[in-house]
Amino acid sequence: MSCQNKKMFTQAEENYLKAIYHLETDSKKGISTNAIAKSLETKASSVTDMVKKLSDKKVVLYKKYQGVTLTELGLKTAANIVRKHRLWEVFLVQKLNFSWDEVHEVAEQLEHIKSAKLINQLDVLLGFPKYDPHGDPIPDKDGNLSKIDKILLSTLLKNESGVCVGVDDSSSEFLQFLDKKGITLGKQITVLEKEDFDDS
Amino acid sequence: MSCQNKKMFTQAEENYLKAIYHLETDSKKGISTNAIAKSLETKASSVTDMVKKLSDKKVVLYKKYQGVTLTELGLKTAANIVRKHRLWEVFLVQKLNFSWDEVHEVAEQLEHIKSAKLINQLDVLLGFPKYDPHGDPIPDKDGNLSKIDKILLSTLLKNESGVCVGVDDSSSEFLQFLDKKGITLGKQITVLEKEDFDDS
DNA sequence: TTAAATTTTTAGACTTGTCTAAAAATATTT
DNA sequence: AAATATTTTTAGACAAGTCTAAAAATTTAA
Repeated sequence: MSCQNKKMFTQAEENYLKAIYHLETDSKKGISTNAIAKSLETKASSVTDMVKKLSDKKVVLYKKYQGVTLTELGLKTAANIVRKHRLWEVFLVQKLNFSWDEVHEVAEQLEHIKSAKLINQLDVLLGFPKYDPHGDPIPDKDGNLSKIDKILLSTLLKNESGVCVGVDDSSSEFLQFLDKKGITLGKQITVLEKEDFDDS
Repeated sequence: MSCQNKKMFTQAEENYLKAIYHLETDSKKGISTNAIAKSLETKASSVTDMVKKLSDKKVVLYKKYQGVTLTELGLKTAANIVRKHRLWEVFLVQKLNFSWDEVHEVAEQLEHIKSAKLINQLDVLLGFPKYDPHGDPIPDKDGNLSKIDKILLSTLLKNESGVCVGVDDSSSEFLQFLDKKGITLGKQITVLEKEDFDDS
């Protein structure tokens, strides 16, 4: 009824696609079985099995011992999962009072919910956000990322200011530290004085 | 990390608990294998297998050939799933512009998301609703249902008025009919004139 | 109260996704 | 370039959840 044309993937398949997607964006080379296994905390043999399935479904290119690359279809599919993950993160922070360090685990579940209308309307409700609470860009429906460049807060000089779109270090401690300082997303920040030990 | 004490259930287990819960509320006797199979569109043999697992987990009482009943724990667990289902339905209608007849399929997925904070905050966001978009009561955190009685719109006399809390017939056609008439939940309704053929 | 019909359970098989252990391929070192 | 180390794949096993087909229990009917 709801899925004649659009291919459906299991949660496991979606998790593999997402992992490969993330590995591809910061490597650009073919992704190794081991790299995927490490990022998913699974065994290399499991990755080999799954990668064959994904290859059958035309979302990755795979040659034995050669690693994998996402196909055009795989890239769009993965970007869509990331889109959902990040939109849900924004929702949790903006609408449900979650803090930056609490959203990931729940978004990992919510990203697998299947409903185009759900995610489109969520986008509307949230005002079409371009970044998630960690400052990572939210892919649009076609998988394209906003290209506005981010700069590091620590590179800002004293009394310079900018808009906070995200953070690199997403450890709980750091996020809570920022919270205490009142630094939230989209907020205009002015550097008053630098803390010595780490240029913060 | 997030689950030391609280027992966790698979989606399949949750679906069985929910089915048994619904069957119990309109039968009150021990629920038969076949009844569960019918309501879940599965085979009786599958039900037998699962019911044994649920019995091991202390959420149902089960004696061979005797049917099942929810235990206290099972009842609470099931009510909690129903609570989540119905809160999500309210969310979809109130915040994401879904119509009454579109929410069920998506809520079936969302009800399995695991996060106490998520559901508590959702409750806050929605203003602690007592009924879902179909007028079914939303169990509270302990599984108790609101006892305010509902009356049928067709029993209201001309020019009497009341608050619409739900509908009995949840077929798409009927829901869309009500939509066209501008009848929505929580809305004050006054009966202006009765349509003859069905007292609507 | 036997016989027939129905319901429920068992037994065995299949799928998905995982694992371990061992074999095969690739990469690194000397 | 041969030996060693690493990575990847294969082979076989397991758990969850489902199915079919057949056996056992219960219910209904005559």
